[in-house]
Amino acid sequence: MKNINTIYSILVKKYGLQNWWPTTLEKDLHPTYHGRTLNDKMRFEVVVGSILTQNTSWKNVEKAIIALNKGKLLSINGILKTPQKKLAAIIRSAGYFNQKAERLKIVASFFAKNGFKKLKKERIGKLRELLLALKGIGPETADSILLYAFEKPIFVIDAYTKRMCSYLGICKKDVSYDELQQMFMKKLKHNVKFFQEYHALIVAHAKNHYSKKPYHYSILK
DNA sequence: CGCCAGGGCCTCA
DNA sequence: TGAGGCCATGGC
Repeated sequence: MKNINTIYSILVKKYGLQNWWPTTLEKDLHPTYHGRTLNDKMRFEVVVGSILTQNTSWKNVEKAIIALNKGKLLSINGILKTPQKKLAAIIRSAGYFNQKAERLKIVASFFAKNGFKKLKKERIGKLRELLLALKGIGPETADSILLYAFEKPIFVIDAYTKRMCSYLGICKKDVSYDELQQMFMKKLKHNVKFFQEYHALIVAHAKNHYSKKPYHYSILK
């Protein structure tokens, strides 16, 4: 059985760097961004994406983000000033639009009150607590925001990660989020870019090899 | 037609 | 604390 460092090497060799967030934003919205420094507008766009992509394909999310941008609403104030009903209509393609419109409102007011600059100085544990306290932000969304928007070294677990690990016999099928996260973080070097890429690679691999049962992660066995 | 997507909340044991 | 229902569009 391969360990999780080896699995990373195999995946990156096969799929290459993913440069996930803000991928779409880089291409369509931020032509000058080259993966170096995020400004607060980009950070907020990552937050929006993390909400919209909950249990939803990224394709559908992209449409919603582009629609928001087209309406000049892809910002904290843009979200705040837009009636929730109207917001829901704009993000329709992302599904669960009523829930997600409410969630966008909630995170927007949170970041309006607590600026990114101030929040970025918080320790990671404290910041994670603050995010988890928001309605609509669970562990995966919180960790995605921490890793991709705040660039904090935390490993994101998702359904794919869990399925892959249990399939490979690395963890139990009913392993908890925190348990699996601890396992990754205990065995991996704590590095933001590395964590960002690893999570994205798991998703990339799952998309190609893991849409339907029976699962075959053959290259990883 | 059914199944799934870069989840999380609520309810009920 | 965990299982199950619910939210909803779009791709295949």
